[in-house]
Amino acid sequence: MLTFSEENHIKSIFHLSVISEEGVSTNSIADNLNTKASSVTEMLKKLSEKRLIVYKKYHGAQLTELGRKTALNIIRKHRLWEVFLVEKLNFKWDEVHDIAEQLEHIQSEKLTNQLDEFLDFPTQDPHGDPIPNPAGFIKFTPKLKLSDLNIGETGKFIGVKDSSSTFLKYLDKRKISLGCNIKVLYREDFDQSLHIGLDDTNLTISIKSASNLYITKI
Amino acid sequence: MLTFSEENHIKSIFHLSVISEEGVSTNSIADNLNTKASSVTEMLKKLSEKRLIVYKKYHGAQLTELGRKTALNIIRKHRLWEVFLVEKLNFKWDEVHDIAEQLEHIQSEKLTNQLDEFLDFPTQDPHGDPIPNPAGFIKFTPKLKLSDLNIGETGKFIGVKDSSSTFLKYLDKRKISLGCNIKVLYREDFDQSLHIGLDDTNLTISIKSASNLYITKI
DNA sequence: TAATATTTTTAGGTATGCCTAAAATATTTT
DNA sequence: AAAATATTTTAGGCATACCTAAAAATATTA
Repeated sequence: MLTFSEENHIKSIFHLSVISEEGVSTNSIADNLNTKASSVTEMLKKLSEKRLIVYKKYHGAQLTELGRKTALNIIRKHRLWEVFLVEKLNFKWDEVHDIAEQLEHIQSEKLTNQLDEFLDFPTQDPHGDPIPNPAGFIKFTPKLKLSDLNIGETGKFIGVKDSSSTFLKYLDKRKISLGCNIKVLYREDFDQSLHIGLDDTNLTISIKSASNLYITKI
Repeated sequence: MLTFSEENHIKSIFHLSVISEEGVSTNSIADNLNTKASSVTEMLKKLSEKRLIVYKKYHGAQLTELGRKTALNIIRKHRLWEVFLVEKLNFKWDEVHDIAEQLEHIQSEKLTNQLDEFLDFPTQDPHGDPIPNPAGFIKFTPKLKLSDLNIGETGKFIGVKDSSSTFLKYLDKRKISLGCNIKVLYREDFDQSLHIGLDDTNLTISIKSASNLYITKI
């Protein structure tokens, strides 16, 4: 049985491991969890004793197989709850994160698996991230950007890479909202800008914007 | 924002208040929460500072209006989640309590209300206890026992008063299981024993057993 | 490689929420 | 009403999980 804080550290190390294959640094974990390096050091010692990480002083942390399984179980719960919130309780994609952060710590294997079944075994969360299976297997599929689509293909808008408010306002003004379907109509040779079709309107967006939009193919 | 422990104390005081109108004693709270009197005393001081209870040394605690609202909100969440677990995730009545104890602490008013709507605004939890509304109003309906039914009436079995394993085995042997419908066919004048009809069989049970079974009228 | 800068750890402190044992207060019994 | 008993509070400790500031180790740069 792990505490909330232990679970959060494990999860953080997992996410940061994806970026670098090296040990995850104390400072990066501290930044990620909005805490201080000294607090992280203490926690790393504890997680190491519990065989969840391999920790060498001054050289960061790496998850053990047990740690990795633990992380994936938490992520599985997080993402299943996100699907539940969006699909069953009509939440918007951008409202679910804080609630899922709480729900991911609920302890009951049966609950997780029944929820999975109730949701019809989803493979992705509302942001397009893959959901690990009960055994901790996860299928990493590179996130598809709108700019990756070929002419004529259609994608469902599931997330943004850069979530600065200027960009979100840009989307808002153009009525590009989460979940909407976007068809790539034409690519301008000159500057790679895309002509796209939304529900009822057509518009043009720059390559910079297009590579900021995560989508799933339809 | 209250901690888990604060919320549990508030809930405990609420439940114990139903029994006595007096201040709730330190020891009874300690027993209820499987903790020690000295720990409760500390907590009572804190809850008092937060204006959730009125606390006079050596004379127990009483909820303020704010405390009562807080308690009812927690109970509302607990019971809604129980309905969810039983009706949507196919849990049995006796499996849901521990999970609901965790879920009742999730903080999101919107989540609670959306869940309420998703469940079609249930008025009772799977044990027949009333669910408070968002404003903290609760309709106390005395729990109906099988022995309260008149001849010809049918009730749905929703809980037991005495949950000793001898009684549960007694029910098991007679195939009286939670959720089943029981029709009162005849009451023996001599010893008040009841002839009842289950799904496909009829049988006789004593008045003692009948007053141990909670039901809702159908 | 020596000096400087950065990162990480250690040392020591705080708040929460639990504990045991002793002291204080309340209640019951004689 | 005094003595005995039960309850509650206080006092002092412990573990967790945070913190700041100083020391130690590592990395960078001149």
